[in-house]
Amino acid sequence: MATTIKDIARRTGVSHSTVSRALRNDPLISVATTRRIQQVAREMAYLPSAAARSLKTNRSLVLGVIVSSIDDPFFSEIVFGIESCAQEAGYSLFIAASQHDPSRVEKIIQTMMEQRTDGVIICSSSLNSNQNRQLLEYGFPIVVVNHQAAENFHYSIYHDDVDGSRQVTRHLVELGHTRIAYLGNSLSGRTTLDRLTGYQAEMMEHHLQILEGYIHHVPGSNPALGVDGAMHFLALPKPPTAIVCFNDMLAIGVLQGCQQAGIQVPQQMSITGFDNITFSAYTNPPLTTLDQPKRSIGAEAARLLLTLLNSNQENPSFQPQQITLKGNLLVRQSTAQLTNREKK
Amino acid sequence: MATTIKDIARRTGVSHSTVSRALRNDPLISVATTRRIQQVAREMAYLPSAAARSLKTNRSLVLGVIVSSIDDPFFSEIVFGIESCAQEAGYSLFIAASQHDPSRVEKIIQTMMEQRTDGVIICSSSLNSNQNRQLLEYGFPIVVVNHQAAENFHYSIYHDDVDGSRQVTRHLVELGHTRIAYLGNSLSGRTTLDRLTGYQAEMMEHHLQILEGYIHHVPGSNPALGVDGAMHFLALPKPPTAIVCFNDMLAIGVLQGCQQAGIQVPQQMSITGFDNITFSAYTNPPLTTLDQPKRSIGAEAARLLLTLLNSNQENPSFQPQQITLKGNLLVRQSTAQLTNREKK
DNA sequence: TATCATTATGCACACGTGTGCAAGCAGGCT
DNA sequence: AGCCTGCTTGCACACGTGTGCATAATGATA
Repeated sequence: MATTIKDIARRTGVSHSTVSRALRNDPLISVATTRRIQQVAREMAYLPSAAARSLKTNRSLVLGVIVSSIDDPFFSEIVFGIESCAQEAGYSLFIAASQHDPSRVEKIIQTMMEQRTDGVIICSSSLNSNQNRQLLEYGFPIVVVNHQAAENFHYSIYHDDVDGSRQVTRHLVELGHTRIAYLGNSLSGRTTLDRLTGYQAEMMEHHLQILEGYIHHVPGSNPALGVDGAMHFLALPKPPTAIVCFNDMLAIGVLQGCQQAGIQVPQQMSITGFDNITFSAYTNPPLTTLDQPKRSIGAEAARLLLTLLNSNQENPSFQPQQITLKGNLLVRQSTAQLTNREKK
Repeated sequence: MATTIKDIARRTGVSHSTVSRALRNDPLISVATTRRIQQVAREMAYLPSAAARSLKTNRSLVLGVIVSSIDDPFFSEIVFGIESCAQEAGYSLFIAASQHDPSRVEKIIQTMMEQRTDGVIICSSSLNSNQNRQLLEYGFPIVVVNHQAAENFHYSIYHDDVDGSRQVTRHLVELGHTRIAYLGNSLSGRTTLDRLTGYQAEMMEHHLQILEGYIHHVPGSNPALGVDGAMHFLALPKPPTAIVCFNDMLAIGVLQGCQQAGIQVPQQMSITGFDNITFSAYTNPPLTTLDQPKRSIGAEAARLLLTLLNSNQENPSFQPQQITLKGNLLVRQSTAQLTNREKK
C-alpha cells in the first residue's frame, strides 16, 4: 500500500489538510512546517494518487490519442511529436490503436470517456459519424489530425496534401514526364482525395492528359499492395513513365514491383512517395518523396489541445481553429529525366 | 459534467448504492429494479468514472508500458502484441517512451506510480539500477522484455538471442563464408552481447578465425550508423565477405554503405539483419534476417503480467518465471554463396 | 397472531485528495 | 486591559463509487 497524505500527517503530527497544502506550496502554511512536511514526504517516498486527485479536481492530466495503427511509422512519428509536447506540459498519454476495427474504436472511445481524459487527439480516419457524435456530445476538447471529417470538429491540424501532391507532380512534369499515373489508398478517405486533387490540378495546369487506368486505388497502404499497383500500371496498353504514390509504403511496394518486372528505376520509371518515413531514405534507389513535417504536426496538435484546455476555464467559447502545415519536396534518386530511348 | 450514479438514483427514486449494485448485476437487487436502472443508465449515457472506481477498488485496469522509442518499428510491433492481449482482458495501456533520456525515464516511472498502474511492462534497456530499485520497492508486478538486467526482476520474456545469432552465423558458414564480421550496437547492452556471443560460439564451433577489427560497435542502431559500420569493415586490410548485423536497421545502412562503395550485395558481400521488421522485406535486395516473433513476445508479456495480477490475490508469492522464445532464420536475397572470383 | 426466514433496499462510511470556513494564537495598537 | 489584525492550522465536507450492516417489506410457518 502506497503512503498517503494521512500517513504523513500522522508522522508529522498535523492534519491531513495541512499536508495537502504544504505539498502544493500553499502560502497559507508557514515555511517551517512546509519544509518539514516535504522532507517527511520525501523520506516516505510519497506519490500522490492520480485517481484521487483527478476525482477531486476533475482534471486527469492525461490526453487520449487514437491512431489507426501503432506499427505504421507515419503515426509513430506523429505520436512522438505529441508526446514531446505533452510531456513538457506535464501531461501523459493514453494511446490506443483502432486497427481499423469499428468495434475496437467503440471500446476505445468508451475507455477514454471512463478515464475522463482531459482531451483527445484523433489521428485515425476510421471513426464513423455515430462515433463522432458520441465524442462531441460528451463534450471534451478534440483535435483531429489529417482527418477526413474535419468539418465536424472545431479544431484540426492539417497537412496541405493538395499542395504537397502538386509539388510532387510538378517535379515529375519538370523532368519531362507526360504519362504520369496516380496510385491511391481507397481506405484513407479524404487524404487520398486531396492528394488525387493536387495531382489532377497540376496535370491540368500543364495540359497533360490522364489516360484511362492512370488513376488506380488499392485497399490499404502496405508494400504488398504497392506491388499489386505496379502490376496494374505495367499491364496497361500505354504504361506510365512516372507514378505518384499515395505514400511511401505504397511507393516502396511499387519500386519492388517494377524491379521484379525488370523495369529500371529511375531510368525507365520514376516513382514518388509521400510522408518521408525513415525508411524512404534507405530504399534502393532512395525515394523522392514529400517530406511531411510529422513531428511538427503532432506537436502542433498537442499544443492546440493544451491551449484549448487552459482557455476553456476563462474563455468558454474558444473560436474554431484550423492549422495547416505545408511539406517540402525531397528529391532523391527514384525520379529522373526520361532517357531518349524511353521517350518515344 | 458527466452523469453519475447519483443522477441515476435521483431519476429512478432509489439510493445510489442500489444503482451501484444494479449496474454490477448484484443478485441482491431484484431483477425488475436492475433492469429499470440499467435502462435509465443507458438513456443517460452513463459511464463510470475510472478514477473513482480505482480509488475505491485499488485496481486501475491500466498497464504501463515503457519503451525506449515509439518510432522504432521493432518496439511498435511488440506494443501491438501487448495491446491485443491487454484489450481482450479489459485492460488499457499507458505508453511512454524514454527516448534514452534518463530524466525522462524518471518522470515516466513517477507518472506510472501516481497513476497506480496495475503492472508494468518494460521493453527498454535504459533503466539504471537506481530506477530498477525504485520500481521494485514500489512493489507492483513488473514483466521485462529482452531486458539486460532481467536477473533483477522475477518475471521476464526473453528472445533467445544467442540461438538466433548462431542460426544466422551458421547460415553464412554453410554458404561457404569464412571471413565473417559482426556489427553491434554498443548502446543495447546485454542484447548485443548475447548476439555477439552467438556469433562467436558458432565461429568457434566451425574453427573460423575472427580477424582483427571484425567485431565492431556503433553507438545506436539507425541506418546512418550502419553506413558508418560498412565503411569501417571495407577499410580493413582484409575486409570480410559477410557481415552479421545487430539488427535490421543497421543492416539496411550497411547495405546502402556497400552499394555506395560499389560493392554488390549479395555477390560480393553477404549481409544479415535481425528482428525482421516490416521493411526488411522491401530493401533491395530483400534482407536475410532472423524473424523474431515480436507480436508473440508482446502478447506473452501481457499474458504473464495478467496471470500475475490475478494470482496475486489468492497466491501471494508466485514463483519467478522466465519465458524464452526462439526465432526463425528467414533467408532472403542479401546472402549468397561466394562466387569463385571472390573466394581467393 | 406472533415469530422467523427470506428478499430488497437504504444508511453510513470508506478510498485519497482538495478547499471554504472557523478557530486558535501571537503581537501591536489605543 | 481590551480589541483588532494577520498568520497558522484544523474541521468538515466534497468528488464518484463500492460495500458491510441495519432495516424494511414480504411471505411462510407454528
